[in-house]
Amino acid sequence: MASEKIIVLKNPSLAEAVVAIEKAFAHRRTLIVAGDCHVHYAGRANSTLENGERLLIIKSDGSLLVHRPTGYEPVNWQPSGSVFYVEVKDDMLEVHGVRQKPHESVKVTFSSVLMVSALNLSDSGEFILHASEDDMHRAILLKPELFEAGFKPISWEKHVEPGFVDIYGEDKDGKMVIIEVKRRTASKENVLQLAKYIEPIKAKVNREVRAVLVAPALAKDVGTLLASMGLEFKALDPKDCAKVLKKKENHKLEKYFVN
Amino acid sequence: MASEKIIVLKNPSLAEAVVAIEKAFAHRRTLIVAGDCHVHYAGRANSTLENGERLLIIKSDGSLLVHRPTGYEPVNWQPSGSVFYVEVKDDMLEVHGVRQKPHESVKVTFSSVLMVSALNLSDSGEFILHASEDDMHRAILLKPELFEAGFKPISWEKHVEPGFVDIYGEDKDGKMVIIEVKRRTASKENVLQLAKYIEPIKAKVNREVRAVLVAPALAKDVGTLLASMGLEFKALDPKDCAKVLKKKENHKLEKYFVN
DNA sequence: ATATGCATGTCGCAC
DNA sequence: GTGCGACGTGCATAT
Repeated sequence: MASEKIIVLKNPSLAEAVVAIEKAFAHRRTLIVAGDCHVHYAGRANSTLENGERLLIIKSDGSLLVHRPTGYEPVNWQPSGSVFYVEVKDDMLEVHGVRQKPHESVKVTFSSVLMVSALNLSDSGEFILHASEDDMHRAILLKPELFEAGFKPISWEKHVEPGFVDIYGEDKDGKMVIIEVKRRTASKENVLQLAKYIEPIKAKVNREVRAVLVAPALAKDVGTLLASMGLEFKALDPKDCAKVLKKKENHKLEKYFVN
Repeated sequence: MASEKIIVLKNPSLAEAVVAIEKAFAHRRTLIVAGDCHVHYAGRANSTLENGERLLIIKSDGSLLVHRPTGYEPVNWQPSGSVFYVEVKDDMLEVHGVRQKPHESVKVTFSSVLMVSALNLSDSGEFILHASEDDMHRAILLKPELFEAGFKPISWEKHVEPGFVDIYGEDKDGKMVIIEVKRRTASKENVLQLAKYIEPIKAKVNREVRAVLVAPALAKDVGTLLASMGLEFKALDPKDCAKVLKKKENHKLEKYFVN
């Protein structure tokens, strides 16, 4: 029945499978197909995957995943918003998924099907993630001593050519401070990025500017590069920032600063 | 039986589910559990996901995925190499996944299980992807006129502080050319990346250097930035590069160039 | 709609 | 092991 919460077919014929898949599409079920298949993808790039046993998952929002029996990442996929159809052709079960913008298509061709499952999943649970780079920004703005005693934030996410400065403010001596925040070990790339940003600022503002990279750590050989460019580093762990935010329940920044 | 290719339980009790899951772990099956659950993650960041119906997938290489009924991406996950165990606690079925380096853990707590499936998947099919940035490199090296008439590639992936140059060579006038290749519309970042690479080269080599960004297109306002830094742009589509490579079956670069 | 930058990014490859 | 850059990156946000 279409209203069932779960439909599972074990070792169905291709004809049986195609009916179950069409029903899953019609009733917007979460579809799982396991079986021997090959896959073709054409779009921004092209790919082929020779025969083997995989999972095909198609969700009701139009996302598609092909998972091999190993690996975190899908070998082929289609983001949500794709449209699908299924057909039997030359004794094979073909599942087609197409999306526009960019135009891309995935075709999964099953020679045999181990299992078809159509699930009616209901999920409205809230997802909350802590310790992002944004959390680090907020923590520094709310508790500037996390960065440095006497630091006074002035603004954040400020647009300056050629990009954005994460946070800027003044230190205890009134010196201008530009802060670039990274939630992971900072790399050479990050140092160069910061260097690029401060050059135009130094040129524009006619006073001393401190540029500080804030991150949990510095990549191995980056310290000397950083120093040679006149930049500073301040160690700060995203987890410690998350703790600060937990204490202060409401952390709407608009209340504290004018951007 | 443990040797079965597929085991599927529909609406199992938690006790039945836990037995099936343990068997799946023991026999290195691809495991799918559908049911009402909440999820906690702690590691580089932290997250909580309140109750709802999802798919839990655990592969035999130790990767874990929690998929909501919408979205291409898993809401929680663990890359391959994690280790798992399952237990019933307080009338809930808990699946724990832990990895080291970095230390991270995911706990999926089911209050009810809709389906448990353990699949013995066999997959050795080859996966081939065309039209990568690497394909573009190879195409230019094999058919330099794709870049420019008279271009003579000399080397590629050459290490120069502070990074790598994709391709370098000489143009028809013997002028040195540095090429940075991108498979997508080139952004401001890409321009800055190229700029930072050529600066030290210009300083070192005591002759004129052309720096060219090769990509299918340039982002809107990047053209002026590019020009102001004395860089060039050459439009090239990764798909056209892929075509060149298909014509020449064997494209081992070692035969043509010394790196 | 396009551009820009973050991500629990993951992954592969070179050192 | 660490660093570094690509990825069919996806994704949200700001313009």
